[in-house]
Amino acid sequence: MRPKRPSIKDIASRLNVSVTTVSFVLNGKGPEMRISEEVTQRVLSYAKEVNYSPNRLAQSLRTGKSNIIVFMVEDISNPFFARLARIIEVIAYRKGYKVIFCSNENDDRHTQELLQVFRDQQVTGYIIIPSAGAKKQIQALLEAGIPVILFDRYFPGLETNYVVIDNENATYRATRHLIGNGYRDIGFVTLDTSQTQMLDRLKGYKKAVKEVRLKSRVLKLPYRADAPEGESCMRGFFEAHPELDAVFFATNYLTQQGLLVMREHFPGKLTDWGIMTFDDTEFFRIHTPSISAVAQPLEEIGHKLMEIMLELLRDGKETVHQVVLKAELRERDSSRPKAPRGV
Amino acid sequence: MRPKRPSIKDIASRLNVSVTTVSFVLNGKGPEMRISEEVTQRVLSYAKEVNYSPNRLAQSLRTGKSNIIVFMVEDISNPFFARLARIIEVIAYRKGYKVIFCSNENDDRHTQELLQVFRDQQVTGYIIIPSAGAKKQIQALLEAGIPVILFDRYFPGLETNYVVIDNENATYRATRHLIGNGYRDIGFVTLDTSQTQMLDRLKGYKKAVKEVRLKSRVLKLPYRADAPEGESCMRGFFEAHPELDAVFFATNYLTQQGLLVMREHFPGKLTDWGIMTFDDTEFFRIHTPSISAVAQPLEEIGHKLMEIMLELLRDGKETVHQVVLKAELRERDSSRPKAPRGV
DNA sequence: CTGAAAGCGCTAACAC
DNA sequence: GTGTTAGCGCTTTCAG
Repeated sequence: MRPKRPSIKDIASRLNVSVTTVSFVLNGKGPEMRISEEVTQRVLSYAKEVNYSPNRLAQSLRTGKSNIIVFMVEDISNPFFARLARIIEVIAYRKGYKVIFCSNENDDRHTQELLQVFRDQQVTGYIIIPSAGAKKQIQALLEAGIPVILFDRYFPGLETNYVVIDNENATYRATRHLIGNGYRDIGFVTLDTSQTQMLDRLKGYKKAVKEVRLKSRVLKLPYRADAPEGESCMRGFFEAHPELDAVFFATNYLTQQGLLVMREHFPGKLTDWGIMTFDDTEFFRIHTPSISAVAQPLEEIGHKLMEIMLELLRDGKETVHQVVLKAELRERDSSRPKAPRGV
Repeated sequence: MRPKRPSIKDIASRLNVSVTTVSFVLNGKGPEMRISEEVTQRVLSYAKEVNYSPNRLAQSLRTGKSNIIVFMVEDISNPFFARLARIIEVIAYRKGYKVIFCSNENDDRHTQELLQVFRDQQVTGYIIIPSAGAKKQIQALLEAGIPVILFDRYFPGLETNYVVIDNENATYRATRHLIGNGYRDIGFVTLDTSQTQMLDRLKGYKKAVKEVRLKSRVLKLPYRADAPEGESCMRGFFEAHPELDAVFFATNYLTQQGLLVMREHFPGKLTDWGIMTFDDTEFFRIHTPSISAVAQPLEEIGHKLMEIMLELLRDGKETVHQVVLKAELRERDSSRPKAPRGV
């Protein structure tokens, strides 16, 4: 490593051939360019001998492509995103792409700044959970002909590739499951936002309770609330609705907050209530009681995302891929039928 | 974005100055090079007008520096690493660096391959949790004069920068805490590995139990065991040692596995036993019972890592930084004194 | 004070 | 079949 890494030029001069020849051989264009078998072999073996590996920067500078895929989520420390990141990473590396992860904190300005940075890096493709107001930036990328895939949510008016799950139906089914197990007053805790995935979840819940003529009780937490604030809101909600016998949290971190609130202020409800969460984590499986969850098919999402990305990179954007996957309901202790309370 | 981005050349020709002048001005070397105030202003304002931003690739190619920092951990989906990643990311971006995360799966070959890829990218600096046999590769980086900081563990013989915590003392104190609360038969569940951090944790445990003449009962799980295997080992261990009244898990994922095993096969022990874990997560706080944990100071580790990294990037490696931070014991329900069992 | 020019390592059109 | 050469966009030495 000390003696500076060999370049194509070094190889060429050492072998008394031109850089072109070397470049062609190394890029597998030997046959195409009808480089003699003998030269090809010499180049190849010498390259291996000196452990040649191309300078990707120079390559990228020249070709305008960096083979870097950006994976932008709200917060990489959310286990849901972290696990997905891992899946994507594995596939991408196998295909010779690198992945840069980053968190946009669901903030438009932050998204904007990050995209700016990446533009400078000639990033090859983007997989993005867009913040609410990022539509314009996404559009800019699309117009520049750069592969973009949204996931988790999308912009209804925008013709882009995306991979999402059927939030409405999944929530609907989970709510019906609660109802089927005897719960009659189901609270729904969500965020006050207009993002598609959250709206759809709310819709699914409402549809289910309406169908069986139950009351809908929704708590919309202020969107950018910090944890303590969210917790006191929930506490107020639970106190104001002593009639509740179940609660459905619309995201995994809401559930975490909610469980904490219940544990501290309403310990009895932890076992009395039906509890359902959206987005499964190891945590919910081990919790006592174990928490029933709507689980997004992480592996499938990751594979689908990369499948589309690779196709886009290969063929350019011929067709728009809009994929809606099904989520899985994982029934656990927290939603089993409880002893009747005489409702 | 459509009309190709402006380059220095474009600016120069538009303003009838040379690229050199523009480059100097844009890099803040105007004063140093005594570029006239007037030209400086013209360049600056025009650059802003066309929203100029340098092509980082070209810059990197020229300078040999990419401003990319690699953050390599065992598994980015481990919440401990994910949260740390987040902290590092924030600091790095603020300083104009990008961060590439990746997971080496604690595997030497994988580490090797990744480092190879990054070498091609002229990565500026590395923050690494090394896999057991990565000493040679780390050494190669050091010899090439590339900033490297290890964390979580280190190689005893190798003079490198690292940030770790005082594993032995932390484990010692946590074990003493259990003992102080009346537990007398404390099992220690760890991995069969020679990595420093795990050895130190074991040492701390042994020191504590020896001091008060208790028996040491250690389960070393096969290093690369998959989850089911680990679980059955633990189950066997618990069954073979009915005298245990507490258990100390040496990593967060061992704890997760352990809790699952207890929940399924020894539900009573979940509340009867004292439980202690290494590495805190949200999860342990919310679990019932809440799990006492030795918490690594994530913020501090992240800041320290970046502080050292920035210094290395600025000054080159003048001194070697070896930082040992203190961990915090978070006492929760799982380690409170239990009703006496008549030991 | 400013400009010309070399060159980072690679690709690819073009020439022989 | 193979070589020459012109850049990609930028930094920096050297000359004025």
